[in-house]
Amino acid sequence: MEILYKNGRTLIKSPADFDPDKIFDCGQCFRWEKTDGLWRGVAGGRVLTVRQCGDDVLLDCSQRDLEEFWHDYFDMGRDYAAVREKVSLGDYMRKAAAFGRGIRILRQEPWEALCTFIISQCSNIPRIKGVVSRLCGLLGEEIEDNTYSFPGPEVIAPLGVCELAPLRAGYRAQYILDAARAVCDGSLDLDALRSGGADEAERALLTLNGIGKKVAGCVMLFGLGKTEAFPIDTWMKKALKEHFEPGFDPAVFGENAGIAQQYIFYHARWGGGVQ
DNA sequence: CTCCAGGGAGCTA
DNA sequence: TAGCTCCATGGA
Repeated sequence: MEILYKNGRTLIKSPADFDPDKIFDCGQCFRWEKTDGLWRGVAGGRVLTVRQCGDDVLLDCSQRDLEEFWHDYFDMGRDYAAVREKVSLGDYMRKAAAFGRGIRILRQEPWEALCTFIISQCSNIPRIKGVVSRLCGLLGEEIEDNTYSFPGPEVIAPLGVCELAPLRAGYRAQYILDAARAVCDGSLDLDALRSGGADEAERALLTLNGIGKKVAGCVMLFGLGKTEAFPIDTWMKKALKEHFEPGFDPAVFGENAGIAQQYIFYHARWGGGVQ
């Protein structure tokens, strides 16, 4: 990936695997918004804008910011062309990987991934974004005009469900509180889970009230860097039934199972000419 | 009005 | 294990 720096900005030259529309709109994150062709988002308490310029991608961050934070966030150390090749097992996977070319798995903060995917359960993207936006506006810190950081678990843990009512998160409010308290009292050590094994991470996440295999899988994949995680939701069930043998084991994708999952999801969600 | 949405828990058989 | 039902909210 060829990267140039000038005037405090970062230019990625003709990347084959960095498509902002796909990265931010493939359902893995809920805090990036596009206005007038410009993606704007918050991560790690920082604001970034991302723009597609012809074949290039322009980030409004310095070389220092990129190397300190965004390089890791965008998983820029991974060769996605090689991943696409490896997961292209059979005609369907080759098609799905080609269709999803440009997707990258964002390495989001563990707590934010945990919290947002609790909110995501049995909901839809616009509504999830609404709840998350209200959560940040209510409890986050204002880092720029009308732009808020994601509130840490220590801010949420002392509250009660009534104080989360403005989020209109429904029955998920209690799950958020339980998770925040587990992180704060040390019974759930997200940093340890990030550096530990996938099985151990899943076991720990499943002990939380309101967290099942699907949400745990998303937290592992999007927040804990476990690219072997393969979360299965309704779209994935549909795709698996349609394009794979019964009893298919995603473990054949190995450490790339999560990325394969994202290609499948993206194709199932947007590839069939549906909406 | 009904139905369902990137689920999960608890119950039943 | 598989199949229900309810959970709170909002959009179609």
